[in-house]
Amino acid sequence: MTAEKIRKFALIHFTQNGYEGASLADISSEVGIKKQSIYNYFKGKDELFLAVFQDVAVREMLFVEDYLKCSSLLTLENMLYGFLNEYRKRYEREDDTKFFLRMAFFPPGHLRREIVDYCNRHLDRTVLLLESFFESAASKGEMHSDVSVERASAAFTALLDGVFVEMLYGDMERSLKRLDASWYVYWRGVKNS
Amino acid sequence: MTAEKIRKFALIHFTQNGYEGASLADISSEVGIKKQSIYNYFKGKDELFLAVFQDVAVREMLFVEDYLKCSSLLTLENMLYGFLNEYRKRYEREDDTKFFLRMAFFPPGHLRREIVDYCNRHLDRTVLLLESFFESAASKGEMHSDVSVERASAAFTALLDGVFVEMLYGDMERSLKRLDASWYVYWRGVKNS
DNA sequence: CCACTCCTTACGAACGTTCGTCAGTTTATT
DNA sequence: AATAAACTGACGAACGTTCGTAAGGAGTGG
Repeated sequence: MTAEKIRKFALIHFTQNGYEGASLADISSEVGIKKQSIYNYFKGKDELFLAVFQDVAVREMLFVEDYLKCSSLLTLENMLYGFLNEYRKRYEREDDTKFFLRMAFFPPGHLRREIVDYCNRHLDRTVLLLESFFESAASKGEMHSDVSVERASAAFTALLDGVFVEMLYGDMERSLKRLDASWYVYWRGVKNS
Repeated sequence: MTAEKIRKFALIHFTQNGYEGASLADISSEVGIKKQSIYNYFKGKDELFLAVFQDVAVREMLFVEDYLKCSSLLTLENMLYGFLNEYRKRYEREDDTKFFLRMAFFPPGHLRREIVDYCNRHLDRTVLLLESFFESAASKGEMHSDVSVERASAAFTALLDGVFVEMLYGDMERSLKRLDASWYVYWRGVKNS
């Protein structure tokens, strides 16, 4: 119970202030305990951080897998556009994605390799899942034959990252506008006819 | 001279470790002085940071303005693609863009408002400059009439951010692949005929 | 029902280290 | 001699971490 609360507030503080900027004192005071008590549940700051990171990474992957599972019957157009919007909603609802992006882009120096490796595997798996959808959509003639599967999926993940980035700024109006524009142009470039 | 060296190494450390993660001791030791000597040139860490931020922001805007000035005669296609590639090269060459992105996305808490305001003005100005190019390109029939100027420029800036993000990961091979794919799909969606 | 032990969980106090910062002094340059 | 720039030394504050201990609950034996 307490361990869960620690994880929860640690996520918030790591997301907001980064690894170095988040202090165990701040985290524990939100939980309602002293910083020393954290050591009853975690060996130190690093272990707490990595536990939070692990949690987030698992949930992040689960979200992708669940969405793709539920949307396997949709057309490519509806599936991709839905994916963008579901991810956007999730981004607004949870700190997970923001945390994950922050640590993927700017990991704490002494945990860099560990985190980068994990993120690369995460990214590879996501691309793999997506590409199989593009593959089957291409065979159904939903994509223009001038656009290869690799290009379409690579451009889509880049689009997704671009949307994330815009949301990091926090300006919701602008990010919605960009999502709309990006998707409009993207689909014009990919669709058949 | 010394002040310039301090700025230079401060930029490197702030870029690599963030505001909280970069210590005056580390910065000064690279310069070859003690950390207290920094106070001969800057009132404190905040002033040093803001000076570096200011430098970077100015250079960043200058780069955009210069490129657009030199490329005003090109076709939209060549201008935009060149812009992507020049920015990518600059990103590899300098720490400026990486620093700017890091601080725009995750500013130190107590300087947040100042930085966010500055970045918003920066972004507004960039979009303004770009839109005038799209405007004139549209009137020359270089863009498809189904794609509005706002959409095309919003999608392009999102594309640019997506490329930046990919470069933050550091995997150059993957980011080149994504740049190619993003641009290919984007231009298919925007071009006339 | 009581007394005893065991285990968990929280805390106060303190650790050593690093942080940014200030004051005073020496060195070097003009 | 004067001025700027580097130094030494020290400061309080905050950091993550460790230690010993006290409070409370669970389970056991008398």
